[in-house]
Order: sequence, then structure tokens, then C-alpha cells
Amino acid sequence: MEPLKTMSVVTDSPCPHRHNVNCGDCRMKALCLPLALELDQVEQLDRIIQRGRPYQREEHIYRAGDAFHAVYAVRSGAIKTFAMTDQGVEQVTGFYLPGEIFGMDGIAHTHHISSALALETSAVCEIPFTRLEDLSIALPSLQRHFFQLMSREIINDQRLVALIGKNSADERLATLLMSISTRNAKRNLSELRFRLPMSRADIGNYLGLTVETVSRVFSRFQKQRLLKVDKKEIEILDLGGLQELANV
Amino acid sequence: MEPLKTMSVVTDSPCPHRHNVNCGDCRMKALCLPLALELDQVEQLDRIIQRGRPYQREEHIYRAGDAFHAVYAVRSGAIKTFAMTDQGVEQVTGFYLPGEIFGMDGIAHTHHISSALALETSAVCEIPFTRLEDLSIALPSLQRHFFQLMSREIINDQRLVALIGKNSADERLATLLMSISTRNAKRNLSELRFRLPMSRADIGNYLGLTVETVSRVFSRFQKQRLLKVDKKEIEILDLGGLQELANV
DNA sequence: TTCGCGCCATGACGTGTGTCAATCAGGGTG
DNA sequence: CACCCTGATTGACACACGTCATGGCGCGAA
Repeated sequence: MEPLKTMSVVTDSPCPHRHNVNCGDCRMKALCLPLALELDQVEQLDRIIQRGRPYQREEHIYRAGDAFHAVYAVRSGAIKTFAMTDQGVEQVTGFYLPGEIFGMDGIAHTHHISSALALETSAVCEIPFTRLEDLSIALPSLQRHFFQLMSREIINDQRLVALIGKNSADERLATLLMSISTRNAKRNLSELRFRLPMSRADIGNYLGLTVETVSRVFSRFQKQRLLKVDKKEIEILDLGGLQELANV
Repeated sequence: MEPLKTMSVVTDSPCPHRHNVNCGDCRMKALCLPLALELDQVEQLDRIIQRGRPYQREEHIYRAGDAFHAVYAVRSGAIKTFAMTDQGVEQVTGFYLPGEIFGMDGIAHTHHISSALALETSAVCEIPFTRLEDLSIALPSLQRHFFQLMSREIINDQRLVALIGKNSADERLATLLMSISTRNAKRNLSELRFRLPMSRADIGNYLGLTVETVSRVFSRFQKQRLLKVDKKEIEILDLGGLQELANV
């Protein structure tokens, strides 16, 4: 057996969840807010960002009804956001991976209308919103970058509407898998082998399908030699075939 | 026959599409961008807004591929926005009524990725985006207001995802009708009688349904005495019943 | 007027996905 | 070890909605 890779969270370099990392040193800086900023501007942003201890699996970052005061960036792990319809039905609204921003739907109101929880142990940067607003006035490129981030969120949601409204179960799941694959590639992880952080139920909820259908599609994809599936471990055997199914 | 009501667009008071109206006099100012601004700030905003001649039915405000340089506010009429999937399938992404802002999905890129066209004769305010950004730096309340507008767009899209992913055809159409009804009420129009500006095909496309299903649901709603339907003219007979079906 | 064309409505039929139920594997606990 | 519990898989069946086809209505053109 090879030596243990990470003994504890206190180990200072290789632990992905350590929280004493500033933006300049963060592995995700190329994907995240600092993208459009000069070095000294990144330092200004850095000073307003708050980093707490990592969240454990199933722990909430915020809940619907909480006062809204920040947006969040994922540094490690995976986050799911979801809303409740007034009949008490959960609606998963998104899965967020390292380098991605979530919580922007809270800006419209004084309180969150959706919730966010960690799907696995996750480190999260908290960006107090009023201070981000102030800084955006001082740094026009930050303002622009944040407008663009929100616009991208709108585009993503619209694509999801199209996906759910017009595509079959196979196409929906293929699209989600391709999305995770390409997002992994951006983070220099394998685009062919990865572990899904969310349950089948979450996937179904997100894609407008039942758990049973999600399960059947996974089985079908295995029979067609598109995937190798072992619980949450996914290996893409035929990226081209999956891409063709996916709604790009 | 009674006297003609509006002889021409030059008539200065009752024509809903006239374009020589500034924000301060606009009937929609309570719903639109100026909402959060002081009087002198509204004047500043007013100076950057461009108002052209009204758009005719089926005329494009912008097309996918056009350079992005502005967001838009509807002053009269009705606008539909839509994207094309790369297989050439149209996806209607929204219907916009007077006082509402559209085009925010273009901010993320240098070019529009969706298109917008007038469903009927419509007057539209064009808000050049770089000037809006500049002004947002000078007027923090404008920056905040615009962040909130975009956030609201995100929330709307997420609700649409839930609607399409989890609700029946009846519930989807009821929700759209209730949405139009309440938006009409905000504009001091009747919430019980209105004319749908879009075709059955547009409704179906937006809600992830076929034209035939939309047609059948309208018929069903008439049999159940929820609605009176005459082509595009809608009269809501049982607002409570419709509300109950709607996903609020 | 008559023709043609969109748009809408309605019926017959097929099917993809939901529903319900049974079973299984894995992980935690006593 | 047995036990339970949650998540996942698989099968049988039902049904809501899509598909295909027909026909009507209203409107503009000739």
C-alpha cells in the first residue's frame, strides 16, 4: 500500500479543503471572480472574502428564509442549490463545482428564497454582497465581470429549460454528463473518469425525471457501451457518442 | 361608426407607441429601471436611453449573432425572445410586457446568442450597456437595481424549469395565464380579460408542449368553466380555480 | 366572390416516462 | 454476527402527452 496522501486538514499544502488560501494562491482563480482583475485588484477583492471552516456533507450553506448577505464561490467539493414549491416539493436548481459562483438568486430579495447544501466536504468562499457592490463601484472591471457571471447564469437556466422541455431522458442525462465532463476538464481533471457528487434522486429532480428513469438510462448507456457505471463512479467510454446525444 | 381614436403616431397624447416620451413621463416608470432612482438620477438615466420608431409585428429588435450593445425595456406592445439550438430548433425563452426588461442574456458575450421580436406593434427603450455600466458606477442605487433585475430573471427561469419539469400541461398553462393576469394587474389593466399577444405555437414552445396539447387544454378549461376563450381573447371566469391549478 | 394560407381545434393511435412494487447491495450500528 | 436503512436497480403496467391526419375558420390576394 502506498503512503497516505493527506494525513489531516492541518497539513498545509495538498489538502483541497484548507481554508487559509487567498485568491492569489487559489487553484481556481482562473475560473472564479478574480478572472478579470489586476493583481492589486485581486488583493482588494481578497480582503472582503470570508473563508470559514469547510462544510461537511449534508450541511447547509444557507437556507430559504435566511437573510441574504453574500454570494459564494466553491473552492473544493460540490454544492447543490434547491428551492421548495409552496406544496413542499423540492426543486434542484443547480450543481456547483470548484471555481463556480452560487447564491446569485438571492440578490433580488432581502432573504434567500432557495437553499444550498454541501454534497460532500466542501470549502466555500463567502463574498459579502454589499461590500462586493462597493468594490464594484471602485473596480469597473469587477462590476462588468459580475454582470457577465449573472448573465451566464441566466443563459444556463434557459438552456436547462430547453433541455427539459424538448429533450428525451437519454438526451437530458447525456447533456448533464457532458456538462460535468467539460467542467472537469476546465479544472484540469479527467473528462473521462469522475465521481458524481449527487444522488440519482438529485439528478432526476434537476432534469425533470424520476429516479427510476435515471437509473434505467444509466443501464441503457452501459448496454450501449457509452459508459461504465459503478455507483457514482463514471467512466465515459464513448465521448463522441455521448456528445451526439447531448444537446451540446 | 364612432370617431377614429388615434389618427397617427404624431398625435401627442393617447397613442401607446409614441416614442417621444422620457422616463419621467412614462406610464411604466414604476415597473421599470427608474424605480429605485431619485428625480435627478432619472434624468441622467433618461439621457442615455434611445427611443426609435415603434417596431411592427414580426420585426426583430435583435437577432442571434448581432453585436451586443444594449438591453431593452418594453414601453408598449409585447416582445418574445427565443434561441435556436444548433439543430435549428427554436426555443422561446420569454414573453415581455410593458415595463419589463429583456436582453440581459446578451451581457455575458460580445454577441447576442438569442433573438427578440415584436409580437405586435411595440415601442421599446434601448439602454446602451456600456453607458449603463458607467452610470451604475456613478449611481450605486442603479447598480443595485440592475443586479436585482438580473437576479429576478434568474429566479423566473428557475421557476420555469420547475414548472416544465414537474407540472402537467394543465398546470403549466394555468401558471402562464396567471402570470400574464397578475402582470396585467400591475400595469392597471384587467386581470380577468386580456388578449394573448402570442400564438398557440409560441405558448407550447415556451411551456415545453405541442400546439395540439395547448389547444386541448384551452378547450378543457372552457368545458370546466375556468375560461372563456375566443381565439386570443381570454376571459378568466374562475380566478380561484385557475390559481389553484397554477404553480403559484 | 373564390382561392389559398395560417392558425387553431379535434380525433385516433402510439409511446416514453411515471407509478407501484419487489429486490438487492452497501454501510452503519448494536 | 444480524439488523436496519438508504440508495439503486429492475419489472409490470398505466396514462399523459406526442404524433399524424382531418377539417374549420378568418383573412388577404386576385
